[in-house]
Amino acid sequence: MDIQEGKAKFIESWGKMASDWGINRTMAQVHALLLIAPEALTADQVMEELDISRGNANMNLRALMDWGLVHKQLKSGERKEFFFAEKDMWTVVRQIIINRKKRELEPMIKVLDEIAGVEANCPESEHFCEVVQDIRKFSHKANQTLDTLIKAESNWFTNMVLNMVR
Amino acid sequence: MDIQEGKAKFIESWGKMASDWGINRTMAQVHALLLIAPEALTADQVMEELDISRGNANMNLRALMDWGLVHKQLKSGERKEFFFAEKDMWTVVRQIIINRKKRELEPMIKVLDEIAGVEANCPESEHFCEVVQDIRKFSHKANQTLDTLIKAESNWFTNMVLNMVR
DNA sequence: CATATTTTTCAGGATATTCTGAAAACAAAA
DNA sequence: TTTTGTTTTCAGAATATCCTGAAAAATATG
Repeated sequence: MDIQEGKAKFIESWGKMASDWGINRTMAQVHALLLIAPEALTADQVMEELDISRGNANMNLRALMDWGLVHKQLKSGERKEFFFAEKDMWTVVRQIIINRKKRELEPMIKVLDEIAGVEANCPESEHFCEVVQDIRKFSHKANQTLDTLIKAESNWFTNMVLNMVR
Repeated sequence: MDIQEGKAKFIESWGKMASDWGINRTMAQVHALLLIAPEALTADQVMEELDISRGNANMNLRALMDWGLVHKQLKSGERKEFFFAEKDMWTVVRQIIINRKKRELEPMIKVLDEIAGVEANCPESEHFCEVVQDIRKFSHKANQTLDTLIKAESNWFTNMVLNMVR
């Protein structure tokens, strides 16, 4: 396998996986492209490589910066902006956890806390409250674990893995 | 808050969260409905409660059974099939991990393993191989961890959480 | 076997998401 | 200030995803 084929496969696969996880496919492909680029790229280079429009490139580069996965680099003497990806996998995963936790888990927990106020006064509502309480407790625990995980050292995950596997 | 409002909020919220995670919104709503139902429901009841078509209900009930989150119950003397959801949160999460791992993580790992064969003979390909190797190692570790997690007792997660938080 | 009931399928329609490209806004250089 | 180069915006087009409903298949009952 040569480098071109490898790059194409990686970008395609990264995009496929991301879209399975509810993340825009093109956004993930831009991310993949920047991950494997040895140097920071301009928006034009991204457009060129992935064959996408200027608007699309701009939108997804901004989204990636919102997620904290891509950063701008300003080169002196150059008008254009350059973009590069965070390459450390632990940092990448951590950023994703931070974002998804805030955008998805926490709103769900808020709703569960509200719902916990339903009075259990019939078989249906009793069962309802029971299930909601279980999920609520589980979610709170997961949320705390993720907080700890986020604050942990970059080798936390690796250490945990080694401890579990051995 | 009364039981009807609570149910509606829960179903809506569960569906919203799922769609953020790349899971069909209606599938998650059917799942939510069955989670809070004290008894197994028929396809007709699901159609009625969520105001969806027969085809849609059937499709999503089958998908939920594929995921191992919902099961059929056959009542003697009844022609219709009844459906109920697995209620233990640990089992629910485990089933989701099993499925997503197989459908998404493992194919990605397969591609990464293939790509690892690219020869590093120029700055670009060297950097490419380096990044791919990092992701590959990380993914293999994650995969092993998930295997261990899947085999673990139902209180593994809870125990881990407690250990981390305290 | 014939009939009644229930489940499954799937083509076409509805909806949601993503993308394009040109214009506007912005910013540096002349 | 004007010109030139760059980024951002966004309405409409393109695409992907999901849903419907009726017909076909499957299954039970008389």
